Amino acid sequence: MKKNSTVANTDLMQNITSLAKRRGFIFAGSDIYGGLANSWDYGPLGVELKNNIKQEWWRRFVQQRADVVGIDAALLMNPKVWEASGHLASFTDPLVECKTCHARLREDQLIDRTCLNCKGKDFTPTRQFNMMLKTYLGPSEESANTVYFRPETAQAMFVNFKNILDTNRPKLPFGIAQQGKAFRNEITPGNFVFRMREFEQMEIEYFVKEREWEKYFEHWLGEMKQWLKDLGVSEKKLHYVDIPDGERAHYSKRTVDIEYEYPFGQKELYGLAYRGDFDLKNHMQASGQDLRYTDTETQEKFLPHVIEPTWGVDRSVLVAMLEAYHEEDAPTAEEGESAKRVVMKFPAWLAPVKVAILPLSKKEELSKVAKPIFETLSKQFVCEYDETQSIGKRYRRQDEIGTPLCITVDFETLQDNAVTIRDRDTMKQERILVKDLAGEATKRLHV
RNA sequence: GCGGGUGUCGUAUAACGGCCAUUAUGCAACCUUCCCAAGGUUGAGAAGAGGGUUCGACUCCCUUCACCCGCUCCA
Repeated sequence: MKKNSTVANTDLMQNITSLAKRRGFIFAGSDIYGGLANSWDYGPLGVELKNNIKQEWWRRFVQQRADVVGIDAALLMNPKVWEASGHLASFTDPLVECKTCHARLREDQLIDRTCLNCKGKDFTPTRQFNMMLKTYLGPSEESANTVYFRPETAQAMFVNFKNILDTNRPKLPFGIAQQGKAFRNEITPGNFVFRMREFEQMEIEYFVKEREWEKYFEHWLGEMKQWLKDLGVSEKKLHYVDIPDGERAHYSKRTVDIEYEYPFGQKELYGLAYRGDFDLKNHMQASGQDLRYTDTETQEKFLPHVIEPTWGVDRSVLVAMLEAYHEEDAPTAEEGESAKRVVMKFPAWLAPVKVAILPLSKKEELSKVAKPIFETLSKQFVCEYDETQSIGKRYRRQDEIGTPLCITVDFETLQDNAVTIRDRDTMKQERILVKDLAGEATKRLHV
């Protein structure tokens, strides 16, 4: 089900891309050399935002859970992994293009060599599209081994399953989690950071007894919903799409796509799949290793089944930015005038900068007080110190990058040891004592 | 990869085969005890890249790169 993009939606996407560049969230990759297709670099604010997402995820799903452990595996894996997982076969599609309507079609799905789209019969020669990024391990190409960059992080969890069993003594149900880069030669990349050839994932392989899979499927669906809520994503733009029989991978009894209404259409954001014992079975067979789990009570040996929740990091950043973006009418210093205020209303935990310290002027008397405030608070929060231009301009600057709190040091501070603390969303100001600042900020930022 | 469109200071834009390439905003510095993009002065900053046509190219042509819109992609 595709939604039509409205003009406003197109504008929103442009605004986000432009703001990302202007304020240092995301830049075009290799910019000064004219770029490199579909590569994007995270700037100073973008990396904070992205790290906040990754850190919160890690805290929540690994550190705060007794039943999940983390790993960080190599990007390059033995090619046998990809043979066993099916990626080498299924990521290589024989494609042809219809010369009449330019539709791209899987050659093996053509009936009587007729275009499914326009009934044309004239096709370009068959081309093999391997989605996996190939490289060579060894000093010279000729003699070296061909290896592939991982197209997903998931296989590393299966490949390390035995190691985890042997070293961590886990009991079912338990999960292995990983965050990291993955690489795919996408046919149709694009839409900013939505689909890139190099991207970052957060995945959990959660191992359960077969008969319990539905229970834990629901559990992870609930966890993912809660996560999205905490990311600030509005429920009404989310769609939980149950993939029907026939469209699911053959080994999966249930798959839910979590889709989001992007400005360019409703498309996938996260995924949740029940993978059965497909992966472990394949790796057991291919490697010849015994990957079975031994039940602690019955001593029965069996392959656990897998629930796989998976999150896209870059898509999380994109969605967080889309949801946070607000334009408001705001009063200006001019009587009766109003101007557009751009505010990124990130949830406080997500904001790249938490507190801005703004001395009212550059006068040394003020910086003597303001600098120590910055030094104290920045031990706890990401802070910014800004003393250029008028105070109103600086508020707007902080609004545009989503800083929840601004602290203004003025000349009264020298007398009363108090400062103004200003809230991003309400623009309300309150005067509080300098010594209470750390506590007040902690309270307001819910950290 | 294919088809269509686009490419000018950080961002958004204007005009032009020939003056030092507009304008706004942002940015920097200074002045102003300045609390919601205030005012003043000053300053830095651009034709994606390469080639061709021409006395002269940002402008016309070619190549290339990138982005946007479409084509079974699921993070």
